[in-house]
Amino acid sequence: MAVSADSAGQVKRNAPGRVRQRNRAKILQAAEHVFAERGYDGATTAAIADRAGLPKANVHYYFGTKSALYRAVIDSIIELWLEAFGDISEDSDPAETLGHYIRAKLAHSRERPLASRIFANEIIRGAPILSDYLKTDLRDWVTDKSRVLRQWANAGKMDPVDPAHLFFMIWSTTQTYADFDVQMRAVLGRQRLTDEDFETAAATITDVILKGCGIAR
Amino acid sequence: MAVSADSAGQVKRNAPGRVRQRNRAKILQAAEHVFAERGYDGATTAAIADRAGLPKANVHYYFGTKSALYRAVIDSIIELWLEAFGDISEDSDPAETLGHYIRAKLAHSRERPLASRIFANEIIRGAPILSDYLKTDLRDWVTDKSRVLRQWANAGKMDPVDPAHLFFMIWSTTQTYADFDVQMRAVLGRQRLTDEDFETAAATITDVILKGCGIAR
DNA sequence: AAGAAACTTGACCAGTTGGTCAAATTCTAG
DNA sequence: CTAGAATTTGACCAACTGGTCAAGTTTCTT
Repeated sequence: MAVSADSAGQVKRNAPGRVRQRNRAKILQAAEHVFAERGYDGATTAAIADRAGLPKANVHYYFGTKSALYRAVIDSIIELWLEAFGDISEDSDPAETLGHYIRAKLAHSRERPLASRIFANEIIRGAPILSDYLKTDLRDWVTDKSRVLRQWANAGKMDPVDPAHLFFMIWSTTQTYADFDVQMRAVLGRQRLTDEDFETAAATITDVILKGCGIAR
Repeated sequence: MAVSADSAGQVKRNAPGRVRQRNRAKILQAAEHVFAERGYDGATTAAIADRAGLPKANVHYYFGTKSALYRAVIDSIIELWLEAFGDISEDSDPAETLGHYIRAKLAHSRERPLASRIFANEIIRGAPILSDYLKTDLRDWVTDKSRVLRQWANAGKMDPVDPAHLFFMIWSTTQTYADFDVQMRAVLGRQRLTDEDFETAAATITDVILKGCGIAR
């Protein structure tokens, strides 16, 4: 995508393609909202267009079909996902590394709950779009990091916990704060989850998992 | 619901109402499948009728509207949920009680994945139907059991872990095996999760959480 | 047995949905 | 400035959806 930008990364007022870029961005953002709130089938292109402040025909002009738009949204989410994965290498300190990873995942749930919900919906639906990604990139990542965890265990830095299932634990405990937000709010009696709630969550998850894996801090 | 049944609980061949009972059951089962696979908006009454082997008009004859049918499905799921909650009282042994609770939840994810997925979908959608249940029954349950966990902590039987967030951990780590089944299968490279997979999952979750809470076994 | 109640079902309908299109307008490059 | 490309948009459409209905069939009650 050829986009003109000045040194500060701002899009130039009169750069060619700026309309395209702005409208695509507006639509993608609107689509993220609507897909997250209503699911793929529940989302209508009309609702997305409304939220983007554009006529429906415009949405189709930029993305063709609803399914293509959904794909574009999913793609941008996966890009985020991969960034957030961060580094876990054998040289680093287990407590610090895993602690950091857990907090990063939780922060992501808080900052991008829509992305998390769309991802969750996609997986529950059987991952029609993401199944390739799961079987390749994600699987490789887990295989890779599992090696590190096993080395830590061999070095006596942690218990020999099954690495894949441990990652499942970390993913689920952190994602649940985005996907099941309503449930947590209902149980905790909150209108919105507060800073303290997230701090308690982070502390609880980190403490339990690190101690549970026999990782000294 | 007045249903005639013999001493073994079997519905009598010629008991009045047996047609109604059988068809309602067929439709509910079909609806559970379709709602779990496609979500509320994605599910069509025609698809549900097809799966139940009945004409669409028949579905409407028994349940009126799609939304009423959805409600009926949700109700039957919540009934299950409440049963599965089991007993957690201060006299019981923490390790045994929590261990049992975790295994029961995981078994439920394995045996009734459709129910779990419908529940997840409902919560992600903002719990339009279940929000009352979350704010009353579920919240009360957590409040009640939190007292027990605090007593265990005071008695030195476990660390003073935040009870609500601990329950969130247990729920998410066990439910993820139903809701995110595709993801686990992709990562583990399985066509289906095996007995061993579930045993490893149960062991990992139980070990990490119990040890992480400082519960001796 | 026979009338009443419950059930079955194909045909039908109005509203919604994703998607198209052509005419009008705005940009952009030379 | 101007021709061609890109964008905008209201009107439109075929397919599908949840839901209805009336006429027939089966089951139940007495």
